[in-house]
Amino acid sequence: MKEHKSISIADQIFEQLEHDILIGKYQRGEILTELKLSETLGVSRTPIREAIRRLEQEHIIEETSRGAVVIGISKEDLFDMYEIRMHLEGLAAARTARSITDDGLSKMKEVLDLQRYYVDKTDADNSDNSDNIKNLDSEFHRLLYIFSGSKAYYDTLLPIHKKMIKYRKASMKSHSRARQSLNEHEGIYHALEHHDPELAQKLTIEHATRARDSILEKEI
Amino acid sequence: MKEHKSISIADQIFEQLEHDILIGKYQRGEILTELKLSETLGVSRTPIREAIRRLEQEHIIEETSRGAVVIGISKEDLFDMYEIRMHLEGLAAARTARSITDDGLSKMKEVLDLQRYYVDKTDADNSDNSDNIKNLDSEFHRLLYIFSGSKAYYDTLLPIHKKMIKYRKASMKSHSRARQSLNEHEGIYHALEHHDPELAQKLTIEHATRARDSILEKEI
DNA sequence: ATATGTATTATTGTATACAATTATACCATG
DNA sequence: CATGGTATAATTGTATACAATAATACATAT
Repeated sequence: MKEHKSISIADQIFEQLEHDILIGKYQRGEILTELKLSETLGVSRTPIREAIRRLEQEHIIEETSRGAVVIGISKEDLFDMYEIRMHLEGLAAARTARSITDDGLSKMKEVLDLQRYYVDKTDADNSDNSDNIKNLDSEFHRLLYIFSGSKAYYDTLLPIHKKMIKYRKASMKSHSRARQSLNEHEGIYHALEHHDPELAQKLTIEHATRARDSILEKEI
Repeated sequence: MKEHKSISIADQIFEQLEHDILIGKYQRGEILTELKLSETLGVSRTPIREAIRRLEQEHIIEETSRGAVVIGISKEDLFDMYEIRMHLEGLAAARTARSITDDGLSKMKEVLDLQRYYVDKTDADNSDNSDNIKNLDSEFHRLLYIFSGSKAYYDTLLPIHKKMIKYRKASMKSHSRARQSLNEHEGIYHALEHHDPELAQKLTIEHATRARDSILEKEI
């Protein structure tokens, strides 16, 4: 599914730290020191420093003389990020509807089918598939950005989407929202399939709006 | 003017490389190897690697097994980035108009006055102040983003604005455009001063639109 | 000639040693 | 008790050595 080029330790650490910060395992204000991470993770400081530089560049940590301070994502950030998505993601979807290939469509379909599988499974046996559903949800959006064919939209939207993970995770715990989200994705997919930019745009904006409202009513 | 915390060699190298890539000194496809940079810049590989990690995170270079390949910013990217700015920057300006303080206003005024100084100087003695003007132009936008009070808008818009440098630089070589741009900035500033979100938004969108058109007609 | 295997080289990846800086604790002094 | 200064410790910053990997060149066999 992904390119396979022997992911380095530094990259692994970056992804792990990024994930842990974005899901809130490390709280805002917490200080990460290189030595401590080095001991905890069992690697030298070099790859850790490189990971930290990248996190710093993403503005989710901040360097100080006493270590790297976790910034994380606040609810105000979340609100603003939804506003931004509501203004951009529809445009990206319209582009995707124009330019997506059959190959792209089948990749998105695959993700949707899996997402459908897990949602139905939860309906059937009441098991908790929220983590899988959340990841597939992310992947759907990532593909939507990629197949827009625009590096600028991809580079702008993906980081925003990634930074929402903590809140989307919470949102997906509500299975009714998970099911609704999937339905919306399927609607967007059909618009893409019919290469209907206006519809894709409209549905995507609605999707972002509902996602925001669903989170906001939860997070008061 | 800026926080002074003994900027490290790694940071300096990052800024220099970022600048050199974004102004096109390193062309798309060019390969930067750590050893070569290390010899050229007279430092060890460690700070260079850290700079490269950050550039990689910005998606302006790409790591391969043969070195870091320069990606840079294409004209298609530029077009998309303007589209994004046209949809977001007005919203940011409206927020700034709502929340900016007198202190923030005076900081922006200072930048505008300097920009006015250089524009008038060029009018008077025909000297080339385009680099100064371009930098002040950037600083105006940076302050506009900062005083929006939104980390999300800042983090989204600033990288986009930075990545346009090569093209804005070319645009500012036309003194009539430089003068017009300044006039537009002053208009936006007055809207901020009067805490008029609607006007600030409208003028900012117009500003982005004109900037785009000015560049596009040049770059055919 | 083409393909294949192997040695060589170029390059990145990681660990470690040391330097520089900053924060902290503690003591002395008024 | 407050203040300042000095030693100590904690932490980051940089250089360097070595390991791992990937690319290249070249020779050999078919």
